[in-house]
Amino acid sequence: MVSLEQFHAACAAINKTPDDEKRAAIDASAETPLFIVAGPGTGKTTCIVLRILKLIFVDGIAPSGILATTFTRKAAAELRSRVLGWGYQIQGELQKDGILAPHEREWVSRRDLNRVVTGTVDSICEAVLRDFREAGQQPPVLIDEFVAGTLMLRAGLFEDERHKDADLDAFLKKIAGSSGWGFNVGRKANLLQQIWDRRYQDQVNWDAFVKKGPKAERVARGVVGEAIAAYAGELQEREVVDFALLEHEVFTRLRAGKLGEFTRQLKVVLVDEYQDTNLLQESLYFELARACGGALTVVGDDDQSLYRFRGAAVVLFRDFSKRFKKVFKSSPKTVFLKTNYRSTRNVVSFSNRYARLDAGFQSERVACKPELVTPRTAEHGLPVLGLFRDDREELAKDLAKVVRDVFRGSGYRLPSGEVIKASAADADVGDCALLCSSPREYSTGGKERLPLLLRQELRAPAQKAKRIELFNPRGQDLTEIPLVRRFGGVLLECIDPKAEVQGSSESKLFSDVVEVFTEWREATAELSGHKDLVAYVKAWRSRKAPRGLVWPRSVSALELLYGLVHFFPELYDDPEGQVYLEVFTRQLQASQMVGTFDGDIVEDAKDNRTWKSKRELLRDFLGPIASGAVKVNEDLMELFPRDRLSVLSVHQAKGLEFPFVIVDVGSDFKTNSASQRFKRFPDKGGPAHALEDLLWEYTTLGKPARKPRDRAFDDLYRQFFVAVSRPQQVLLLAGLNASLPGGRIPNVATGSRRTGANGWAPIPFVKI
DNA sequence: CTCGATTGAGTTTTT
DNA sequence: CTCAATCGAG
Repeated sequence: MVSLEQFHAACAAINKTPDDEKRAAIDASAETPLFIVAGPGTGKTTCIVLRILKLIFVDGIAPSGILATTFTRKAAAELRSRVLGWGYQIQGELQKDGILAPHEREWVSRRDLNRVVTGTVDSICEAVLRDFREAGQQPPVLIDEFVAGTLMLRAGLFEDERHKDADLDAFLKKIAGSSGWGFNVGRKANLLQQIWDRRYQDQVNWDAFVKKGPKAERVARGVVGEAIAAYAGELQEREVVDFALLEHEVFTRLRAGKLGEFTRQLKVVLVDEYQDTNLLQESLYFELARACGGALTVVGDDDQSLYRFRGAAVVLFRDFSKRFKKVFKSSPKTVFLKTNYRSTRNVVSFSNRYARLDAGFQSERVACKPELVTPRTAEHGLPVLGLFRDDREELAKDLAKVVRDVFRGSGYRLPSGEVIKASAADADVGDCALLCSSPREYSTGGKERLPLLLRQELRAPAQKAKRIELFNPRGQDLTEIPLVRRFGGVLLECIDPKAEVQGSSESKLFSDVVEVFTEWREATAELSGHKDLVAYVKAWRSRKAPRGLVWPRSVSALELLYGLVHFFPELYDDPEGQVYLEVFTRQLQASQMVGTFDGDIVEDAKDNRTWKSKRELLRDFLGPIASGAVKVNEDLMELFPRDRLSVLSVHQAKGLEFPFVIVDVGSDFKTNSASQRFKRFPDKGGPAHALEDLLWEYTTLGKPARKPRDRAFDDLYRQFFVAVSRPQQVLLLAGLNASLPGGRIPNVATGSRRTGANGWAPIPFVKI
C-alpha cells in the first residue's frame, strides 16, 4: 500500500491535482458512505475515478472488489477508459525510483486495474446472471425494446382481442392525455409496456393496484393485469427477459442470498448519475451496499435529472441522506462540488440564475445546495447572446451567418463592438453545437425544422471554403435517408432477387417492412448509371461467378456488404455515412447471433435452406432497419467530426461540453398552440407524470404530493439548465421572436415562471 | 369589438 | 383530420 501523500504526489505528477472539495470525497475512508452533489463542469467523473484509484492504491482494496456503475453506455466506457488510463499512469509514477520500498513497488505493480467492475446497471445485471448462475440454470437472453414491443402487441393486446376492449382504451387514453389523435395499437402497447416497466422499477404492489382502484377503473385495471400477465407468460415461454425483469431478477436473487459468490468479493459500490436512479435500482444498490458494510458512494446532480420518462425518480437523489440513514442507521457524508472549471463567469452566472429563476422549483432541489462558483482565474468571457427572428427561415439564415463569420470568416461583431472569432490554432466548426429538444429535421407533420434549414443555409455559399456541413445522423429517419435506401435496396436485390422471399406470405414479414423494402428496391433505379455496380448486382442476382469459377455454396452477408461498400464512397468518406454503415454492420452482427445460418446466404435445396437463409437475413438483418426499430445510438457517435456543426438533443449533450453552444429555445413555436405547451409552458403533466400518480400510491414512495403540472415544469427547468450549462465560452440562445419576453408565447426556456410572471429581467442577455 | 377565415400543430427524450 | 390560436374585415 502507499500513503495518501504518495498517492497525491503521483496524481500531481500526471497533472491531476484535485481541489479541496474533491479531496474531501476522494480521501474519505473506504467504509464512508458518500453523497456527492456535483454541479455541471465540476469534475464529477474525475472525482469518482480518483476515488477509485485511491481505494486501490491507498486503502489496498482489490480492484475486483470495486463496482462502479453509470447510467449510459457511453459514460460507462468513458469511466472505464479513465480508470485504466490514469490508473496505469499513476501505477507507473509510483514505481519510479526512490518512492517506494521494493516490496511495495512490487505490490503496486501487481494491482490489476482491469478487474475493476464498471458498466451500466443493466450490463452488470446481465453479467451477474450469466456468471453467477446456479447449476443447470440457463443464462438469460435479454430482448431489446423492439422485440419486447412486438411481444406486448401480440400477447398483451391481440390475444383475447384486448385491443378492442373499450375499458382498456379509455383507461390508457387518460394516461396518454391525448384527445385521440395518434392513439393506435402501437401507442397502446407502448403504454402497457411502460406500466409493466414501472411495475418493477417502482416496485408496485401489483395486487393492490389491480384490485383496489376506484370502482370506475376496476374493470380496466383488471384488463391491464391480464394483458401484462399474458406478456409475462410470453417472456417465460421464450425464456427471455426484458430490461425491467433483468434488474428485478438480480434483485430477487440478491435478496434471497443466492448471489453470495458475487457479493462476497464486493468491498465498495460507486454509482454515477444517481439522479436518474429508480426505486428498483436503489434497492439493488442498497442490497449491494449491505454486502460491503454500507460503503456506497453516489454522485449526481438533481438539477440534471432528465429521465423521468424512463422511470427516474429524483427524490431518491434529493433525499439520499435520509433514505440511506433509514436503512443503514448512519448518515452519509455529504460533499458539494461547486467549482465549475468548464465555463466562463458569464455562462456560470447565467446557469446559476436560471436554476434560481422559478420559486416553485427550489423545493425540488437538494437542500442547502450552494451555487456554482468559478475559480479565481476564470475569465468573464462574452455576454450570453440571444438571436431571435420572426420566422424559422430568417433565424436559420442569420444563425448560419454567425457560425460562418466566427469559424470561416473574420469574426462576428456584437453590438458592443466586440468581435467573436474562433482564434485557437485548431479551432473549427466542430467546436460548435446546436442543442435542441429534438434533433429531428422534419416535424411529424413533415414540416422543415431548424436543423434542416440550418443545414441548407450552411451549405448555400458559392465559395467552397465558406460552406459548412452539418453532423446530425439522428435527425432523419434511417429509412428515409436516400443513401440508406439505395444501399438497402442493393442489398435486397442481391440477397433476394425478384423479391421471392419478400413477397411470400410464408416469410411472415410485417407489411410495413415489406412496403419499405419495395421503396428501397425502387430507389436503386437511381444507380443505373453505375456500370460496375450494376454488373456486380447482376452477378449476384443470377448467382453466376466470373468465368472459371463456381458460385460458392455459402457466402457470408458480411462479405456481400463489404463488397458493396466500395460502390458507395459516402459510406466511408462521409462522417454521417460512416454512422449509417455502422448501423448495417451492427445489425448484421446482431442477426448472426440470433439466427441459425450465422448470417450466411446458402445455396442448398435441401430442406429449403436457401430460402430459409434469405428469410433470416430479411427478417433479422434488414427488417429491423426498415421498420425503424434500429436507431443510430449514442455510442456510434463518440466522435463529433471537427469540421462539422453537430446537432444534438439536450439528452445527448448531457455530460458533454463545447466552446460555442447554440441552444434552440423555441424555433418551433409560432403560436401559443396547446399541442406544444408540454415543451414550453405546460398546462398539465404528461404520461410519465400520470403514471407516477397512478402507481406510486401502491409503492413505498406514496402518491406524489406535487401536481403533475408542477413536475412537468420542474422537468423543463432541468432540461434547459443542462443545455445552458454546456458551453465553455459562448452561449447563444436562438428562437422566434414570439418566445421573447413580452412576446405572445410563454416559454420556460426564455424565462417564464410557472406562476406566469414572464421576463428575463434577472437574467440578461444581449440581442444580436 | 366580434365573427369567420386562415394557419399551425400533432408530444420530446432512451438503458 | 381535428382543435384552437390568431388575423383581418367590418
